[in-house]
Amino acid sequence: MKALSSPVRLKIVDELSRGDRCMCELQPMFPMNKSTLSRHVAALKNVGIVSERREGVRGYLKLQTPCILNVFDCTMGVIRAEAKRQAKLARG
Amino acid sequence: MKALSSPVRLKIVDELSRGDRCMCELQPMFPMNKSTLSRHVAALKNVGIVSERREGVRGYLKLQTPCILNVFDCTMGVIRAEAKRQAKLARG
DNA sequence: GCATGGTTGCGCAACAATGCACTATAGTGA
DNA sequence: TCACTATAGTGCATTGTTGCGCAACCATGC
Repeated sequence: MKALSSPVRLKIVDELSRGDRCMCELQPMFPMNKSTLSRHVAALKNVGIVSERREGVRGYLKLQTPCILNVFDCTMGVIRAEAKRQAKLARG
Repeated sequence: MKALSSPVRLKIVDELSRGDRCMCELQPMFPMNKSTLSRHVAALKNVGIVSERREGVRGYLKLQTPCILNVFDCTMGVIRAEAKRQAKLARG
């Protein structure tokens, strides 16, 4: 769960849910040093959420756990419910 | 997700999945200062994962999002897969 | 050797967790 | 009404953890 607790890593997972990517493809999408991005990816690899397959000089990342996407659904549900609750509170 | 990134909060959610609890019931289960526990619970309330219903002097906590339990299932799957992978690595 | 793709060591700043002391509120009973 | 207790939340200081960039490094292929 800790590995999914950062917006950056969530965005990486989201991106990988649309297909495999190499670091070099991810780098333009993230406005940060490549070392930082590398560490975020490493965090996801460490816990087994993504895997890597080398193709020559590049390493392609693959989302290893499709059920993560259900987690996103649940999260969105929580966010929507909370937004509704806040709106109700604001109305009084 | 951040709210679920702490072992303590995961344990709280797990406990609430078995029924509503008040802080005073949770306190004996957690070897920490009550203020710390209170803050963990507050974090879960803030994001709408748990709700509170007051009964006199006590506040009963309720798990607001059953889909969180699916998240646990997914997580366990990842953990099992990772354990298997590690075992395979160890065998060589 | 050299370019490309990716990782690691290090130090700093920001953030999160914790315990202690204190406060706030609801209920209880003289 | 006024203490008194039980339950829960806050302010603050300390400590531990995380995210980050920089620079150096490792690995692959030409």
